[in-house]
Amino acid sequence: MEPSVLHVDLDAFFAAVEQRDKPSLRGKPVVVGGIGLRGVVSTASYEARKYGVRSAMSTAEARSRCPHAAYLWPRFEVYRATSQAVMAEMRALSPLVEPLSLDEAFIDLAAAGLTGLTDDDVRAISEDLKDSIRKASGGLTASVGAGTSKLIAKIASDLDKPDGVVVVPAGTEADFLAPMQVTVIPGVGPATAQRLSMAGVRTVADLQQLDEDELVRQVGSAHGTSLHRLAVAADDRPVVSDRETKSVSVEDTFEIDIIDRALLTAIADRMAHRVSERLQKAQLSGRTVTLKSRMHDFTTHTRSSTLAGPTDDPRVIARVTRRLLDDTDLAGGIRLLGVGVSSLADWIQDDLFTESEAAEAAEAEVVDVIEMPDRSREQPGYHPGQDVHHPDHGLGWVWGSGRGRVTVRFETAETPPGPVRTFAVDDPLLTKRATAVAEEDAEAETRHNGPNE
DNA sequence: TCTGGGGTCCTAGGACCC
DNA sequence: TCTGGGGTCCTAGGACCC
Repeated sequence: MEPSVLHVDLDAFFAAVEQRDKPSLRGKPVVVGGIGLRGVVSTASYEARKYGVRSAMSTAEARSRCPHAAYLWPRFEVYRATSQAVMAEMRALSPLVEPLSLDEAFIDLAAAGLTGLTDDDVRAISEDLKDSIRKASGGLTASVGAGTSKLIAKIASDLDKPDGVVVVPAGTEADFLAPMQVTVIPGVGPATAQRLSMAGVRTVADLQQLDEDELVRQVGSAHGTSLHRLAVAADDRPVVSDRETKSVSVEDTFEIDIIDRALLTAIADRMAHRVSERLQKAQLSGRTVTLKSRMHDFTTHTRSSTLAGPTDDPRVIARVTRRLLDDTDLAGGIRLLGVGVSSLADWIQDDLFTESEAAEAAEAEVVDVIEMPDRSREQPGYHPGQDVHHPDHGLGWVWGSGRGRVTVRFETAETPPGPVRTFAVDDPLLTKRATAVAEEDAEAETRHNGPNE
C-alpha cells in the first residue's frame, strides 16, 4: 500500500475567484453568498474568516461580525469555467478523477500507472499539481491531502489549509485518526455527534473502542457499520469518475413568507418549467415529481407523485406540481418552495418526435430505437401527460400506458387527484387532444411575450 | 444571528404480490 | 377464513455534504 489517493480542495474558492478578477478586493475581507434578507454565506475569504465569518452562516450575522467586508452574489458561470480548467489539470495527471463539487475532487494516482511511489514522490506530485492549478486558474491556491483511501486523503487536505500538502504514510492511518474529534469523519454531523457523545464517544479513539452492535443501535444499520470501519481507517471505496445524476431540482426562498395561493401556483409553475429545461439540456427525464415546501416555522414538507413513465415535458411537470400544491396547507405562510424530478431515465422520451418522424425512424431501422428498454411496453401514440377526451368521463390526461391499455386520470371539479380509468389502447371513444393543447400553449406564449420579430 | 440551493443516501411504513 | 414472510415500489422525512 501507498498513499495513492489525492484529495484536492481549492482554498476559499468563490471568494478567491472574486479577488482574482477584482484586484481591489485582494487582501480584503470578501463574502460570497446570498445577499438578500434571508441569505447565507457560501464562502468567506481568509481575511473575512478572521472576523468569525463562516460558510452557512446567515449573511445578517456575517454583516454584524464584519461590516466592512465586500458582499457579493455568486457568479456560478465564472466558477464553473475556472473549475473546468482546474479539473483538466487533474485529468492531465490521472484519468481517474472524481469531482465532488466545483472546488473539490479525488484523484487516483494508481489509475495513472503511478505505483511504487514513496511519500516524497507523492508530495512532489502534489506540489507540481498545485503549481499547474495555479497557472491554469489565474493564481488560485489549493490544498492537497494524500493517503491510502478517500477518507484519509479528505481529512488530510483540511489539516494545512490554505495552500498546503499533507501526506499520510501508509500504515499510520488508524493512529492518525485516533486523537481527532469524531466530527472529522465525513457523514458525522451534529445529530450523529450528539448521539455518539451520549454513548461517551467524542474522539475517533473512543469510536474505535465501541462495539459494532452498540454503534448500530445508536446510529442505525448502514451508518453504524460504515462508521465502525471508517474509525479504524478501513475504507475501500473506489474513486469513481462518472457518477449518475439521481435528481434535478429547483428551489427558492422568498424574502417574505407567501400565503397567496395564486401567487404560489404561478411560482411553482415557473419552477416546473425551469426543472424541465434542465432535464432536457441534460437529456434526462424522470417519473417522480416532488414539491417541497418550507413553512414559516421552518418545518419542511415534501409531496411527491410518481408517473407510469418518465417525462421532461414542462406541462406534465407543472400539472403534477400544481396538484401537489393543491394538497398543501398554506396556513401561516411559506418561506420556500421547490420542485424536483427523480427516478431518472437517461433516455429521451419519444414524444419529442412527431408521429411522422417516429414512423420515419422506424422505417430506417435505427438500431437505437430497437435497443431502447421499457419503451416497448409503452403504447405508441400515448405518453404521460397527454390530454385525452372520453365522452362518458370528459377531459383527462394519460397517466401511463402499456400492455395494450391506457390509464387516464380525469380532472373533475370534485377531487384532486380525480378518478383514474383504464381503457383498451384501441378504444374508439378515447380521443387524443395533444394538438389542441400545443396550440393553446403556443397562443399563451405569444400573448405573454408579444409576437415574434 | 434566524437558518441558501444543489444534491446524496438512509429509514420506516404501507400497499401489493407471490 | 385465517395467517405467514419476503420482495418491491412508493411516499415522507431526516441527516449530511459543499
